[in-house]
Amino acid sequence: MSKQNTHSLVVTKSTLSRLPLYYSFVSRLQTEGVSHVSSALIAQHLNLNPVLVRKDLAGVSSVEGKPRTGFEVTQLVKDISNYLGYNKLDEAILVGVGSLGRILLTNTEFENFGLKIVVGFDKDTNLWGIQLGDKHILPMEKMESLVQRLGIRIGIITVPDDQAQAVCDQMVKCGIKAIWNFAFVPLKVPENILVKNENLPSSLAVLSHQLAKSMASQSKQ
Amino acid sequence: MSKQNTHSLVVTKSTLSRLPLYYSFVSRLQTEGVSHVSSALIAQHLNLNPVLVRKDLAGVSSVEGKPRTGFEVTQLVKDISNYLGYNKLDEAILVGVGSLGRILLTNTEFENFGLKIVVGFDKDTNLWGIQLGDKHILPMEKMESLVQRLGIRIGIITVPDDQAQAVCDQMVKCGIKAIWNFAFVPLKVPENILVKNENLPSSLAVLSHQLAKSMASQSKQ
DNA sequence: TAGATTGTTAATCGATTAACAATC
DNA sequence: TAGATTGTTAATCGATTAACAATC
Repeated sequence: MSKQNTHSLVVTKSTLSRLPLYYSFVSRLQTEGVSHVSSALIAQHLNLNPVLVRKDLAGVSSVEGKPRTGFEVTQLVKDISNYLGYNKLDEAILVGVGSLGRILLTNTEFENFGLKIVVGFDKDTNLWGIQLGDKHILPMEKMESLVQRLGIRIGIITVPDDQAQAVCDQMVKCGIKAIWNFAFVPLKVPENILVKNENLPSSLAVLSHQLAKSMASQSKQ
Repeated sequence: MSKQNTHSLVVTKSTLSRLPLYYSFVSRLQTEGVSHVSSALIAQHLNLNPVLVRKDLAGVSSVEGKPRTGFEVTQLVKDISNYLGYNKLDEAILVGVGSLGRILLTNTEFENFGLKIVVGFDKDTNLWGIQLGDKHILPMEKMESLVQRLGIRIGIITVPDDQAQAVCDQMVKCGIKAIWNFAFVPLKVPENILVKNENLPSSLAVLSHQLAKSMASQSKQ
């Protein structure tokens, strides 16, 4: 009997960001033929608290873990995959076919994580009509009709910083609902539009500051 | 009189990740010749709470903001830049000169954020000796002597997932203290080594799940 | 049975926001 | 002066961890 997931409320943003890590580890166990896994093992592998892992899994697993034996690996892989929508692909467009855009466009890896980038857009006329992998590059003017025809809701921005807002505006006008932004600028969007920023300078600031602190504390002793 | 920054404790990880955003906005104001800025304006631009901005700035600014006039732009740029170490470059090595590695290696943008990647390593013999921008590519065996000679403490991992742990181990052996990891695998490191993971699947999970939720709630009405 | 492991309730911790007095 | 804006203290919110009873 599959458990009714009544409290899906407990799956927060931070839980959500850990789920792909669980998925990756547990599906590796699956290919290795391991049948069960405990929260303690997952936690140890990902450097997390076992209680946290159990709470996270409680929110997505259709079956409870069993005392003494832990979680059934095959079921867990299915449940996480299901929860994250890894089985049904979300389609996306990408705008800005520079070096980063090319990587994202040609890397089919994302299809394992539920995202299929179907086409790239660029304002550079030289790129129009060419193919990267099996992805076509189209002029910006084609965006609206394509997005509407395919009902695409996700847009990826990989243009230079100073063009990001204009591209964002165009995406919103075309009907895009969620934007994955690789430019280092805050985007202004209407309330109902989602934005996820990928901010390397922010990551770097955290890392290098931690480093400076740890060096200081070590030289102090 | 410069304020003694006694409570630098208040600068948390999340504050740290917002500082580059403040910096980017405020230094743009500076180039535009704006002399003062209020926490409200910064907050509005970045979609944050003004109180949060004031608290963040209190932790890094050498001078208090003035009621009615706000913060002096030039001073603020200096202070944030100083706090984040954007004036003195941290040197780093990069391992894995694939498509992503190339981008990071050739993008001098990071030097504005205090990081200078000095050299790339790869196990592919065809890459040895070539230059990308002004960065040489060296064989892995040269890592230890170079890291030690230059006293480098930051390593960037851009190899395929299944090689990341081995590269990480080698970095640690060479004396690297902080690792910026672009592979989607958890790295095992000794206690005193810092790791910052750049996890696209985690970001994606958050975005696409929010999207699914928002679509569901809209169709419900 | 005994003990490993679960799920849940309560406590703690940390970050954000609200309230407000101070002041240019 | 009046009012915009600051910095700080207290309240709230959210996420993690500790404690513990339940159970295979």
